[in-house]
Amino acid sequence: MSRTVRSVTGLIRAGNLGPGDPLPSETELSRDLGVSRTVVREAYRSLATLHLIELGNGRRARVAHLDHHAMSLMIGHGVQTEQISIQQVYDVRRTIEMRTVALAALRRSEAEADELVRHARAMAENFDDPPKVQSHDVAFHETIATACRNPVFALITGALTGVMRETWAVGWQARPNDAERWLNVNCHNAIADAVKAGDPKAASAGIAEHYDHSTKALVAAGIG
Amino acid sequence: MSRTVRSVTGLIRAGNLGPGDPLPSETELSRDLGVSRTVVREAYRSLATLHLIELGNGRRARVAHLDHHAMSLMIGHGVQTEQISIQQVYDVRRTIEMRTVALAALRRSEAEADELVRHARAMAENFDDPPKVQSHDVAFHETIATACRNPVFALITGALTGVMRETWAVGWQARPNDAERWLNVNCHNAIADAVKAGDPKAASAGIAEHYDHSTKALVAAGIG
DNA sequence: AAATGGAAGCTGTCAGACAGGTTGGGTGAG
DNA sequence: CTCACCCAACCTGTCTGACAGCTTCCATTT
Repeated sequence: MSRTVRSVTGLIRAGNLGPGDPLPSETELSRDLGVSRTVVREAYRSLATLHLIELGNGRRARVAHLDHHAMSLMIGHGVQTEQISIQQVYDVRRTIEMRTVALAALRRSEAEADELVRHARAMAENFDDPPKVQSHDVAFHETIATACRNPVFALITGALTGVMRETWAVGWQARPNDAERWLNVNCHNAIADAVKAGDPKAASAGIAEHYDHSTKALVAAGIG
Repeated sequence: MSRTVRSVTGLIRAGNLGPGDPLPSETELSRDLGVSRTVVREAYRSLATLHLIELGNGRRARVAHLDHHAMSLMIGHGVQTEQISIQQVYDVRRTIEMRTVALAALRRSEAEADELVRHARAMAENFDDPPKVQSHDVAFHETIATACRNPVFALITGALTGVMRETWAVGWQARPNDAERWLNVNCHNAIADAVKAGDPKAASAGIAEHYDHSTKALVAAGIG
C-alpha cells in the first residue's frame, strides 16, 4: 500500500475524524506531503474505492460511512476467478445469519419486526412473480442484518448478497416443484414470527433450515 | 465506482482470467477505452488497493490472489471512526470461529493438527513472554482459518485480526491474575486437542469458552 | 430579509515528459 | 552447440502545466 494512503489514514486517525468530516484538498495535501497532485489523487481514489472517504466533483473529500460495496467487489472477484465457490459463500452466510437472526430477535425494534413480517408476507403474495419474491427476500435479510445492531455483520452480509443475487433465480427454478418453493417462503414466515416473538433459538433454527433447503437446491442445480 | 474500474473487472470476467494472468498495459488500455493514461492509472491503483490486481514498477499488471489487507483497512477505519466497537468485532470473530474450528476438526490435514498443537504448547512454554504468546496465539487462529478450507472465512478472520492485535496486550494484562491467563492458554490446548481428535463439537465449545473469557477480560479493561 | 449573481476554489481529465525497473532476444565466449 | 551476459524496447511511477465543469459562499440586489 502506498505511503500516501497511509498518510491519509494517519490524518484521519490523528485528527480523530468521523464520517462527514472534511479532508485537505488535493493541492493542499500534495504541498504538505511534498509530492505531486497526481500521487495524492491516486491515493484519494484508492481510499474512495474502499469507501473510506467520499469524493465528488468540485467537492471536498470527506470521511465516509462504512459501506459494503468494496467488499462486495472483492468477493465477486474471488468467485469470478474461481478462488471462492458459491457453496462456500452460502456456508458463510448461513453461519453469520444464524447469529444475526438470534441477535435480531433480542434487539430488533417493533418497526423492524413488522417490516420482517411484511416482507415474508409479500413473498407469499407475489409467489408467481419471481423477481418480486427475490427483492423481498433480499430486503428481508437486509432487515435482519440491520436489526442485529452489529455493523460488521451487516457489512459482511451485504457483501455476500451481491454474488448470491446472481444465483437466486437459478436456485428458485432448480427446486423440483412449487411445494419446495412454498417451503422456502414459509421458512421466511417462520423466521419473521420468531423474531417478532423475541425467540432467538427458533429464529436461528429457522435460518438453518432455510439455508439447508437453499443449499440443496443449488446442489441440485449443479452449482458448486 | 468509476466506469473504467468496471471495464477492467469486465475484462477479467470476459477473459475468464485467473490469479497471475496479465492485464493490458496502461497505454494499451487507455487507447482501447478512449481515455487518458491518468484515468487508467487511477483505476488500476484502485483495483490494486482492493488487491484484485497486482502492480509493480516496470511490471505488467496481473490478476491477484485474494488478500485480506484491503478488508483489514476497512475494518480498521470503522473502528477508528467509531462506527464499530471492539466488542462487535469480537462477536463476529466468535461466531465465525465457532464454525471454522468445527470445519477444521473435520477437514484439517495431519500437519495442520500438529501445527495447532505446537502453537498451543508454545504459548504455555513462553508464558512469561507476552509478545511471544501473542504471536503464537495469532498463528494458532490463522491455522484454523486455513484448515477450514473456506477462503471467505479465512479472509474475514484475517481482516479482523488486525484490529484485535491492537487490543491483545490490553486483554492479557487486564486479566486479574496468572490463573486467568493460564485459563486462556489451556483453552487453546483443549481446542487443539479437539481438532486433532476430529471432534467438531468439542472444538466449537472450546472456541466459545475462549471468546467468553476474552470478552470478559476486555470488559474488565473498559474496552467497549 | 430573501433571492440572485458571481468569484474563488476544487475536482476530473488530458497531454507530454523523464527516470528507473523489467523483460526478452540477440550476441559473444566457452 | 550451449550458456551466460548485455542491451534495447517496453512498462510503470512521478511530475508539470493546463483547462472544463461543478460547488460553495459571500456580496449585491430586490
